Amino acid sequence: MGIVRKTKSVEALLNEFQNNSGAISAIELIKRFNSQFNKTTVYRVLDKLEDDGILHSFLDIKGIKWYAKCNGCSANGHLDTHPHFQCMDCGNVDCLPVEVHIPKISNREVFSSQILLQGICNRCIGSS
Amino acid sequence: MGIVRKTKSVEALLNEFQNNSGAISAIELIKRFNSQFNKTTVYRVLDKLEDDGILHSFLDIKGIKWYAKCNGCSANGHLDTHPHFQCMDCGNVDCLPVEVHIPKISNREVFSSQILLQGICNRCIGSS
DNA sequence: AATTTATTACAACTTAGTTGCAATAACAAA
DNA sequence: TTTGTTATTGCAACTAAGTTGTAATAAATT
Ligand SMILES: [Mn+2]
Ligand SMILES: [Mn+2]
Ligand SMILES: [Zn+2]
Ligand SMILES: [Zn+2]
Repeated sequence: MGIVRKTKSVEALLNEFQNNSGAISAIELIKRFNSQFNKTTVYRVLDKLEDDGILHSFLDIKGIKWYAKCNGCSANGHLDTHPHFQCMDCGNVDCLPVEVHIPKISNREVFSSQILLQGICNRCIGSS
Repeated sequence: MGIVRKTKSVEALLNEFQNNSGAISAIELIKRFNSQFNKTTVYRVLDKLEDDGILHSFLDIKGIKWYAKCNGCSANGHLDTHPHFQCMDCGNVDCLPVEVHIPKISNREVFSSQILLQGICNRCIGSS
């Protein structure tokens, strides 16, 4: 089940993603709202926002969970699949609005793909 | 540092990958060798085999660590990067010997990519 | 056989996330 | 506005995967 009541934690988390174009890790959100909400609440609200097709989640190279805004998804399903990029320098993570073509894989039926790219972001290239 | 001494745990783990074409999770290996080696030993030996370019590792959709044989890698570096496939039915994981082309990403320098595909493997398609 | 030191087992720890449950607060109905 | 229903929350306890420190052990060299 998704969000039913517009509680303070829901509004605060939605607002946080409104003011942020990139992805945010669950851990970072727990830190940010440390004084206002319990970590369990943060995890549970994020989970519901994902159910509703408002946020999507993925794991980074360390297995840490990140969330980012969806685009054109709903409770019926997450449609906008795309790769994610993590800067090895600053650690920031972004959604990449590009298509990656997956070739036909023999002997298997592929339903979804998780793609995580690593490298250096523009801001970190400058500050060498 | 990689492997220096051919100990029993090193031989047992190497042997396990010899007899297995797919990937094996660290957790599964710890279970298999539960009566013979401590889990710390398993983790440390796997780590060294990866340093030596004999095995490579990656995380699955749950953030669990998997290992598989390398092909043409060495202590100087892991060269054979490729996608991995996890069957949503049986949970088996394989290395996919295919090239996935990553398009140029603007404003970022991409160094590496982790690609995890999910779907149904051949054996599981049959048993519907 | 003696020596050196890489490797191991063990226990304790860390980190990220989950679960059960009583107290609280949305929000609809009266 | 007050009341009643129940979704949501905070808290504490727990789980799972992996890491760390260290004394004992066992490869491999002399
Ligand atoms: Mn995204
Ligand atoms: Mn592989
Ligand atoms: Zn950066
Ligand atoms: Zn299968």
